[in-house]
This record gives sequence, structure tokens and C-alpha cells, in this order.
Amino acid sequence: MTKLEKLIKILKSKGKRITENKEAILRILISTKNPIGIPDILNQLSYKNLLPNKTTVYREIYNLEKLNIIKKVFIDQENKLYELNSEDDHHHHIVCTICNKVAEFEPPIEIEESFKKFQKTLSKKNNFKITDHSFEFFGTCNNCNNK
Amino acid sequence: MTKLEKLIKILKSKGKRITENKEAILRILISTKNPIGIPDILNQLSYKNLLPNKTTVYREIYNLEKLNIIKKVFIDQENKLYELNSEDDHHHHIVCTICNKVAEFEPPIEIEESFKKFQKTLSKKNNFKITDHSFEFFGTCNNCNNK
DNA sequence: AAAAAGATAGCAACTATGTTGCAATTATAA
DNA sequence: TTATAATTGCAACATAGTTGCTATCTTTTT
Repeated sequence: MTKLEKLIKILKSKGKRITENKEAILRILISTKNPIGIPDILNQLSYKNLLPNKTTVYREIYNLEKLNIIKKVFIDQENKLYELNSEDDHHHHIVCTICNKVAEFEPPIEIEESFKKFQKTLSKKNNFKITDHSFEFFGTCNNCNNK
Repeated sequence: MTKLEKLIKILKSKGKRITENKEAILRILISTKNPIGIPDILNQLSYKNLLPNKTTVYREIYNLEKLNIIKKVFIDQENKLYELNSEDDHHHHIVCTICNKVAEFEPPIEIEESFKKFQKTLSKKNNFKITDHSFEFFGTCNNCNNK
């Protein structure tokens, strides 16, 4: 079963309908390598000759986020950026603060382990139910360094 | 020397002038416990009966960021949020995704150490000059959990 | 003291992102 | 077939943030 099929199955099981717009949005989310924002999604849809109203896309992204299919990525403050929220691919990002190029990395197990431990301590101390974390690096990429 | 005096000294050494607006913005940045956005700064200024044009504040924040006196905090995508960039207080945030309450934490030394090590590996692997990182937790605070 | 340089500031106009209310349409289930 | 709920578009709006221009003020230079 492809990623797309899996997602469609989940959506249908939640009583959602698969429309041309929605499937196209899913395809974009699946195929894009980097976190993506809504203005960019609207652009990509228009390349495919789909011209849904922006309200439609904003609402669809809102729904996908509520269903936990996508999640916000905190690496940029110009746009809200999203990416698929897949259990089996827990990755983070390195962002070039000049050209906005994004690379992914998976932290070594030791780090993930120490996060988990620390998260428990922190949770108790601050009386927070912790559900997520962000761990991202910022800097300048090779290309921008040599300009 | 108070924080304010230190900052004023730095600004003056860079040929900047200390105006009523600027000093008030610095005071707000110093006294605020959580990362703050410009609309919020504008509000707080108006409470003090200062009504600078928003352009003025946007520009001042831009300057402070360029001078490395403040830095962006990546915990929210509604607003650009900033906080003072003090060397001696390297902290991160736990954010309530319901009420937006923010608490701070300082990660244990082991974690900071492992970050540094890992950062080197990552830097080589991806050909990035890494200058900063974000490490934040998200969840729900005690108050919101009991509602 | 006058002039030059540059820092500060305000204003209007603009762009872009994102939101809301409403009405129309369409698909699914009973 | 009818009721229910999902989807969509549209217009209007709200807000954040930017830009060009001009005016003013402060510091430094002459």
C-alpha cells in the first residue's frame, strides 16, 4: 500500500471524502522533500491546473492537522510550514538562514533517549503534559558560505 | 551595571542613539518573561503612552536583531517572537499549545554536551556551518489539562 | 557656529497571510 | 428519497509586515 493509499484510507475511515483537491494536496505533501506552506501549496496546485479557493486549502490543511496527518514545523516564521507526521520517520531539520535550504537529519539514538528521560523530569517539574518537541539546527549551507 | 545600562552601552558603542522609544522597547524586552512579538510590544508601548509608528518599532527590532541583542524564538507561527540574546542564560521553552503559556528550562549539561558533539558530525555531513539550534517542548499545561 | 553625515521617525500605501460568515453544492448513509 | 454532513467558493475582513519618501533631530566635522 502506498503512502497515498494509506492516507486516503485513514481519511475515509474518519468519514472524509476524497476529492480532486484533497488528493492533490496529499500528493503534494507526500512528494515534497521539505516542509511546505500554504501559499506554496496553492502555487503547486495551480501548476496542476487546479485552482481551488485559498479558503478551501486553508481548511483542508486545518483538517489534516487536526487528524494528526500533518504537523507544523517550527523552522520559519514567515509562513506556517507543515510536513507529514509519519511515525516511522522521526526526523529534524537543518536550515540555511540565508537561502532557506532545508536538510533533514535523524538524531542518534543516545540523543533521542536522553530527550525522553529529560522530558519526564521536565514534565513533572513544570506540570506539563508534553506531547511533542522541536529540535532543529540553523546555519549557513555550503553554497551560501562560498558566495 | 543593570541589564538596561549594559544594552545602552552596547548600542551607544555602535553609534546608535538612545531615544525614548528605544529605551522603552529595551525595557519591555528586559522585563518580559516570555518571548514577545511586535504587535504585543506596540500594545505595551501604548500603555506607557508611547505611540510610535509601527514602522519605527519594526525597524528597531530589526536593528536589535542585526546587532545580536535579540533573537527569534521558534515556538509560534502566528507572530515573529523575540527574546534577549544573553550569553549567560542559555534557555529553551516549554509551550502550552492550548493557552500559549511558556515556561523556560535549562537543559542538563549532558544534553548540551551531546548536542555539541552531534552538531560537529552534522556540520561535516551536510556541509553546513551551524550557528544556532532550537530545542523546545510542546504540550499542555496543568491549567489546561484540568479544564 | 554652520554644515555635513547619518540616525530616527512618521505617514501612506501596499502586499501577503490568514480568517469568518454565508450560501450553494455534492456525496454518503439511513 | 431524504436527511445529514462534507466540501467548496466567494466576498469581506483582519492583521502582520514592508517600502518609499520625507522630515527631523543629533552628532561630528569643518
